[in-house]
Amino acid sequence: MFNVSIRNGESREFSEPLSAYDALRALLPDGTADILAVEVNGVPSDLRTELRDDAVLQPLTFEDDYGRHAFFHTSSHVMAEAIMSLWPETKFAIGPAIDQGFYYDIDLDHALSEEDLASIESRMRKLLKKRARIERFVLPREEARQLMAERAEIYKVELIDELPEGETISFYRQGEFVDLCAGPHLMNTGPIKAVKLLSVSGAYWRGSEKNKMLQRIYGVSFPSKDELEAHLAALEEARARDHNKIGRQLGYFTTTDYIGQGLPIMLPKGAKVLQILERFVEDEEERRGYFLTKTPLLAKSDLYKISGHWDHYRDGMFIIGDPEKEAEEDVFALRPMTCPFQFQAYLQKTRSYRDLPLRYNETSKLFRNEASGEMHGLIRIRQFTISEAHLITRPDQVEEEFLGAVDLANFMLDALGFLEDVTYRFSTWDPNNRDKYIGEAEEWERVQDLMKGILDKSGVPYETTPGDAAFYGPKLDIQTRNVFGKEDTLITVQIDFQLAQRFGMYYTDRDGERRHPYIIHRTSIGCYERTLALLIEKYGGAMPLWLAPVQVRVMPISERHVDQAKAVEARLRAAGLRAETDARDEKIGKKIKEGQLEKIPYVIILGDQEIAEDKYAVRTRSDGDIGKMSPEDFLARLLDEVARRVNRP
RNA sequence: GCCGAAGUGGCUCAGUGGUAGAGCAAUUCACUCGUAAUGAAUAGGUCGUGAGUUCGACUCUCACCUUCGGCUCCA
Repeated sequence: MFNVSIRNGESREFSEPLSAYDALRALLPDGTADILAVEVNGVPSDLRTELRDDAVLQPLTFEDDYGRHAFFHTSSHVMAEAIMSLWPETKFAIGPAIDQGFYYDIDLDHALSEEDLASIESRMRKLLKKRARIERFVLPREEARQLMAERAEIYKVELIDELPEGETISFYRQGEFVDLCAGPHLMNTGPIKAVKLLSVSGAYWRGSEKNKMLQRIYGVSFPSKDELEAHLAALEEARARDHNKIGRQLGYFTTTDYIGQGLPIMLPKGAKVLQILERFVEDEEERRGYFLTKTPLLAKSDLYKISGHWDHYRDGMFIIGDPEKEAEEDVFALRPMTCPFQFQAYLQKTRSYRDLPLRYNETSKLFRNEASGEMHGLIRIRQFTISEAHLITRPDQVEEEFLGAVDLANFMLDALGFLEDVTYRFSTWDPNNRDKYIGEAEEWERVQDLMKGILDKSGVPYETTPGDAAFYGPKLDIQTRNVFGKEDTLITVQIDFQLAQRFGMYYTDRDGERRHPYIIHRTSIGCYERTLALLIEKYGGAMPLWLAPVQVRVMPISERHVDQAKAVEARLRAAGLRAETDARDEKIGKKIKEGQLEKIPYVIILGDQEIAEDKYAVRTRSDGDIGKMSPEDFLARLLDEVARRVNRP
């Protein structure tokens, strides 16, 4: 006999092993319709998990990550079944659940079109009406291999062959469709009431560009049509904030074919926001004990040979000159990173332990020759500006300096209103891919342990992703998502134990010994262009007042008020506000409409009444007409809002 | 770089083999205006670029450039 209970609920004794699903059915009189998966003693599990001993169960629904995961995963199998019935020759690769839905990678010669997605979708709806049962079964390796080989599922056979010894090889079947799969899955397809296929694109088999390109179909599904529609509306709403669209519309930046891909032109509005951010960052860094450097944008290949960029980063660099003729003439490269340049500043004289930590910051232009398909608006570009710094420290200072860099990063995120939107990622090396990195394995492990210790102490909630380290050391990456849900690194803090050795950087310690310092590479606000893109997306182009390129627009009612309007503009400018006058010979309604569409934070209407009373009639972009106020009150209000860096749109 | 989609006046878009259109914007004129578009007129395009097919190409084919989504990569 063993006892099974629901957390905070019923319990019951059982004498025979049974599935978690059957136990839930016995324990829950109201039914199990919403239950998609289950936690067994705290471990998220498939509903088919067999119970033999005492267990506490917690049902999981669409509200729970793991429950939703099972729901999406089953949805991807239904999609695969629909594809198989339409194109029986399809070979299936992998079809996982993701945070926002699911996808399946398939190998099919016919290139799928939008219409094909619609027909797959309608076939899925037919299949879903059957509410098919989903069965799980386990096979020994040879039989599993044989089953998939019979069906010519070459990718599944490859997956089976690579499963480690002793791994359970499970399959799930619904109707005619059988898939190699670790689960979890729903008990049947009944709960899936609404489905939408979103896009089709290419994806390499096993994520390697050396392999065949498959077709990846993304979809999303819900327990009700209403939820699907709400989700699609939210997606559309997010896309309406796409910086690449409204950033151009609002005149932040543009591009031209003559200059080239990934090389945006920052127009006055975009350039102004970047300048505000750069000054803000440089001032804050100075306050925190940094020394500003200005180093060259290019260097001879010699420098990059020492740093390791020549061997580990050359594909990403713009090279000037012919490497074939290097014996006769110098070869230069535009810098992809600032580190080796600032190291030359350190090397300019002998350093004492008393000089450390030494903090060099620089608003750095960098150049990276991204592959042509990589560029995206201001988020991935070939020339960008980064809030870079290198903290050169003694071993006993690494922790404090690292925490200081994280604190500065969080200060910046807070100032921009991003603190709630980011996730923290501990990017470590991949010991199975040694060629990507410089240095010895023991050093990597030692520094990663050191960094993990600091991270744990910092209280930063992080996830570890192996394989994402820089070639010279592990990183803490602070990640954001754009309006398409794509993740990018905003800020990074890295510990480097390699380059000081390569560049012969030393300090003379208290005991007279020469020792290599540690180097922390870090950004404080990340890449300015990317940060601008994320600001535009977060605020829908309505920049908070302290960042707005135009803070106030003065609108004279008619031509005879223009001189007064210009006087008001001059007064605002003298107080340090970015103001302009709309002196066009247009009706006030039109000026207001255009000011609103341009998302100008404050607008002053100036006519006979205002001039007579010495008051401003004020509109805000969020609340419209807020009535008249004295010039003094208006200035005080705006200067306070700027000083406090209020982040409302 | 790879897979798929797209490129028509400054912007948003219509135009499926007979040689290009609308709205907004621009310019000029009139109106001197009170909280989201005053009216009229004018001007502006070798239809991304280059080849090819055709009597004839914005329209069909190919290559390249650029843009969008995804993959790989990455701040």
